[in-house]
Amino acid sequence: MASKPRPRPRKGDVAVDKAVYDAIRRAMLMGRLLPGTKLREPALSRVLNVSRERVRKALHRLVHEGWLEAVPNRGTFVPALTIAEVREIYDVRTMLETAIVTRLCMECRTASAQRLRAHVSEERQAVKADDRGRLFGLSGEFHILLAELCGNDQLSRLLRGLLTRSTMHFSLSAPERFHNCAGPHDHAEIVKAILARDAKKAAKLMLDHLLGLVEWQSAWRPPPNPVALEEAFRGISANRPTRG
Amino acid sequence: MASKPRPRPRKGDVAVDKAVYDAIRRAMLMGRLLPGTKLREPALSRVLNVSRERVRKALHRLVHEGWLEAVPNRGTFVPALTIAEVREIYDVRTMLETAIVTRLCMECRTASAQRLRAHVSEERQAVKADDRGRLFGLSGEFHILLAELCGNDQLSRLLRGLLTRSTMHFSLSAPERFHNCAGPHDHAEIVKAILARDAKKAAKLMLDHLLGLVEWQSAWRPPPNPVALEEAFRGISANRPTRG
DNA sequence: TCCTGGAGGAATGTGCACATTAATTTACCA
DNA sequence: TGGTAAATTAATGTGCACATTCCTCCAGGA
Repeated sequence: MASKPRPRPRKGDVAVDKAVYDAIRRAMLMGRLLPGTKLREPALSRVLNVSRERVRKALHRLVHEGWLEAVPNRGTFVPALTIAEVREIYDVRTMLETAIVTRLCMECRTASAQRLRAHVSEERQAVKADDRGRLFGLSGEFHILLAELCGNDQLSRLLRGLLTRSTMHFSLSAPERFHNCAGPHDHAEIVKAILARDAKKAAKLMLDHLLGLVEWQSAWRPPPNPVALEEAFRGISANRPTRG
Repeated sequence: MASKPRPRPRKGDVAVDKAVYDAIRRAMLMGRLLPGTKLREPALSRVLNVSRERVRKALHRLVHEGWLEAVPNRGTFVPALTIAEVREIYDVRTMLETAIVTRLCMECRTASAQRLRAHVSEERQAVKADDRGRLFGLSGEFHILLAELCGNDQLSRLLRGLLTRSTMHFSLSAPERFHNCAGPHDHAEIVKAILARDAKKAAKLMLDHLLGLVEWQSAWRPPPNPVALEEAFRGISANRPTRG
């Protein structure tokens, strides 16, 4: 689809920026960059094969979005979120997401019900197939889906940011441990409560679900081993297969 | 010390950046920049007497924070939020702030009660003195105060962003109209409910308060008159008396 | 008179070179 | 031998110049 209907054929600028941004983000999500790692601009420029200014711009954006931390005249680092900060983020998520499920109980259309059922079904299939990577992605998208069903773009964007930040510090090298999470079961229960229009039960289930997640994450502590940037970005390129 | 007024800045880098950022933000808050205004980098560089790169950095930061909108290869503009977007932002605020007052009813310490009473008292004094500028600031700070009393930094920062974005599009040239707002009275009622530990009433009062605000704002429409940048930044300098 | 196409100019975006700052190593002295 | 200070090196930050893109204005034709 979309062979090349773009009116501006000579514009790979913003695409390159996004590619660099995505490359660094992917490295973090894949657990290649552990907390405390320093992201040197020349090294990234060399590894990703782009100019240093592009790297700088991507780093600044990532810093602003909370993925990285910058110290003036010192450099940019992968943040080491404390347990307290993770709890705070989950606390905000609890406020928003209990309100979300409550609202969905009030005004749940048939199309929304369809999408919720489909998502639960997908998660169930992923569990059966023991596809942990897919299950990891689906578990996050479930919370995004709930926000999107409210039809509020601001809410969706806000929750998306909270979700990435709350799962970042542990999702890094933990995907392989994801098999024991009670996520899919909890999600199915929440959907059942929403479809039954039981607002109180849905809110309580969401509260317990998030409390369980934060407790589980708090118990896990990332190893403090530094990693060389060249190895961290092995197989990750900014000039990835051209895709809009 | 750096007491060199020469056009060759030596060491106040981050301070200069913040000054430029604050200057643009102040111009917006003062209503000098109406929605749709284009912020040209050369003009800002000349008016604020700083290099264009500094202006670019400040603009990028303001864009990331939602104060401005950027169109690639086109420029940076003061956003014209639609009524629907304002309603969405207030919807998210409702979710968060009803949860906030509910929580404050649960765990309200004496120190918190003290600060709440003091704030209400300040607002009352501002009303008596007919100090609309001060009242405008206090009205916003009330909601920030509630978030801060929860002791959650993430929550405070998030709500601060939502508040600036929700009040931006109208606060610009409307401070002089602020006399008829029911804000102070609503705030006092909310505080009374919190101190009485009446969670349901506090949440309901907050809900009605925010609904009233969004209705009041939706009825008002900013005039679409463009303004010259030189006039907008009259009296606003980036080399302000150094103060963090 | 209105529409269209092209040329001129201004604004945005980017690479590059240099200044400044922090970290590391080395040399010197107690 | 250990500690301190200076020097070297590498990384960050910034100003500058140029390339690219977009807007505007004007001329020509239907």
